Amino acid sequence: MATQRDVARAAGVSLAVVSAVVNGTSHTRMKESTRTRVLQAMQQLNYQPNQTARSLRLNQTDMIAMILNKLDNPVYAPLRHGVYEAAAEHGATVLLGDAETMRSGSQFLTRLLSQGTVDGILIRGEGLLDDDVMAELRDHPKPILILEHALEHPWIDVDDLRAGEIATRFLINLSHRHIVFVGGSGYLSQQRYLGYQRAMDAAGLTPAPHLATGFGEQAGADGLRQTMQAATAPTAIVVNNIMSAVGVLAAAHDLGIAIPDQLSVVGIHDVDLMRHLRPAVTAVRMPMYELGRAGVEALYDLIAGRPSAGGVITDPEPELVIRDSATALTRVRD
Amino acid sequence: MATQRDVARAAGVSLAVVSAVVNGTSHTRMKESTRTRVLQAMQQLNYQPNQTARSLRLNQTDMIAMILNKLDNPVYAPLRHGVYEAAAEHGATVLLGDAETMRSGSQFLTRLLSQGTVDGILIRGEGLLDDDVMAELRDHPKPILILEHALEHPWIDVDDLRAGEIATRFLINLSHRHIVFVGGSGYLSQQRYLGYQRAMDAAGLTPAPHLATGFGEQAGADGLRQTMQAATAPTAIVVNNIMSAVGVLAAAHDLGIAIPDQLSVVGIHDVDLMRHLRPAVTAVRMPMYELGRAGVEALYDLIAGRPSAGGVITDPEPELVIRDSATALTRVRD
DNA sequence: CCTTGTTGACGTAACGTTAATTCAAAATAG
DNA sequence: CTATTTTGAATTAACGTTACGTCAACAAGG
Repeated sequence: MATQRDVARAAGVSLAVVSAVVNGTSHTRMKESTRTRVLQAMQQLNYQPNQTARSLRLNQTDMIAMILNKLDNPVYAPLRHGVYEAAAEHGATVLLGDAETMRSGSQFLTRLLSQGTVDGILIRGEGLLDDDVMAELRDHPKPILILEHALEHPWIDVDDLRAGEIATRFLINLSHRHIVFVGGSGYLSQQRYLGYQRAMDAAGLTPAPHLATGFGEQAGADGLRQTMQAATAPTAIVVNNIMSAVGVLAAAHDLGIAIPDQLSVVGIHDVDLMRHLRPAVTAVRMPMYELGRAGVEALYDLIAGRPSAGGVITDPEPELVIRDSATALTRVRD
Repeated sequence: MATQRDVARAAGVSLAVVSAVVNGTSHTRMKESTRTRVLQAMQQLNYQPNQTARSLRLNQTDMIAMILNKLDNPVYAPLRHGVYEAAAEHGATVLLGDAETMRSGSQFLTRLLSQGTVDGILIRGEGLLDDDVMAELRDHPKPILILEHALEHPWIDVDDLRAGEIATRFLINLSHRHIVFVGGSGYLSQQRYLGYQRAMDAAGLTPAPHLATGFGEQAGADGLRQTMQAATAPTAIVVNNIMSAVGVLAAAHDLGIAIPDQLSVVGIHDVDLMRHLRPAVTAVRMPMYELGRAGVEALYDLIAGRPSAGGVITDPEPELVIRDSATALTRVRD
């Protein structure tokens, strides 16, 4: 392929001029006529800049990495969109990695650790990145931003506590008194549970212990089964993770529990799929798209050495999306 | 950060030796003692190779791009896994792009088109990449492999026709006579419909016209509603795309149609979610993981200038995953 | 003893860019 | 008409690697 040297030769100018035309540099000035001559030569030779040479020279790759603990989780789709969009606005491309492929010594990690791969790193891992990996990343020369609560790095996250509170308060307002919180594990889920607790306390209700059955569909099914074995069955549940709601629906169906008539369900996080389930699932939408955008902005602040905004995003707030899986309690059961 | 030069200075050797140690080059030989001395210096200085400089020198980035028309589609999850895994085995990292962000002039495309970004490109677009973009990609210096049927590029794909046939034959074997094919659009869906046709013909049944309502949940719901408006309602349907099955289930629920008792449903493609729906959806699993791996291998054949395997993957075959959404027809309805 | 081969390393020219420096010619000022 | 500034461009030194070519020192073979 043609290089700047070829273009320079074809246009009868020096390398410097071609570079100036490509980058619009003001330092090297030129007549408009030479500029168009260079432009023509570029077109004729189908010149494409060499990104690698550029990166080497500038010590900047215009690429950022985003590592997710579970790329497949549909909850991350809007996060990814936000990140891709904001990155593009910064002229950058996103290198997407799954935490699963980030074991110590893995291809992806080795790549990240080497110099000149990315300008910065975004991580959302829910603690899935083991200490070895974090230690290796610690003395990475480029900035790292964590998209969840973190101790040793700059971080930014959505308001999980608030989400738990919103979901719970909604159920309380529907006259439910016996509400349980099901699913999840780790800091993030604890926050949501804390929000649940807070709402329960505020209403003078006693919160049930956290049934931390984990993530995914099965976790929801397991959680519901455990819950229903208790002496007094709840009339409503807050599901820690939206995908677990699918499992809750399935288990309820298998146990012959009618939703929402016998049991109201509210999930935290929202995905398009929930609209299409029967019953359609009421959920608390988290501003994941906004988190993605804010994350990229904060990362570029770090890259530029500017002070970077961090902490919990309180605006926009988590937003209740009311569908059919939760209904007002008419008949008190205990 | 430390460079090879720093390491060389620290170890009291030349640059060439350090490079040889890093790459295990045989041309430049050295005593074991100097090798370990260099290794120690590398460790002490926390030397990390500069990927950019390496890429420039070798004209090879150890990175491949994969462009999907809808990154969010869970059907692509195993494809992505296959690609990531096989790429890692080739020492490469994957740059994931969504066809949505691949409009002409977009950040991602510009990046791809410039030299020295990737060693090769994998595309699965279902025709979503417009002609402009394809034209721009056409004279890309690096190999491009299409992960579906293509005319102007090397391609490789799963056996969609066979999948349609398998789904339909299964329903026929369950004594269904009145079977319709719903959803999809484009070449790929036509192939599946063709398989449906073939199975119907083989059984002496008359195939219904293709209700090409598109992809996604809504497409399934729309398809079912249209189908049910017909004079003689079918007893079974083949759903072109698995996510549309979710919509079919929802619409059936809304219309008061019991699945599988009144209507049997088989979807093409399989995702984990289907196990967790009620009824759990019977589906034809496509070897997407294998397609991902095969795609990467074929791409690396192209990169190496070797002859590359292409065409339809017939081994493994699409595989029927029997769950609860299809059942034998006991009572003939028309 | 000289020749040839082997070991262990060093020097250096690229790869394609960018940006600082330099410089001739033209334009303007005095 | 000379002195100074501005314009328009050319030269060149990096950026960090890799791989080719070279070469001294030493060993082995005749």
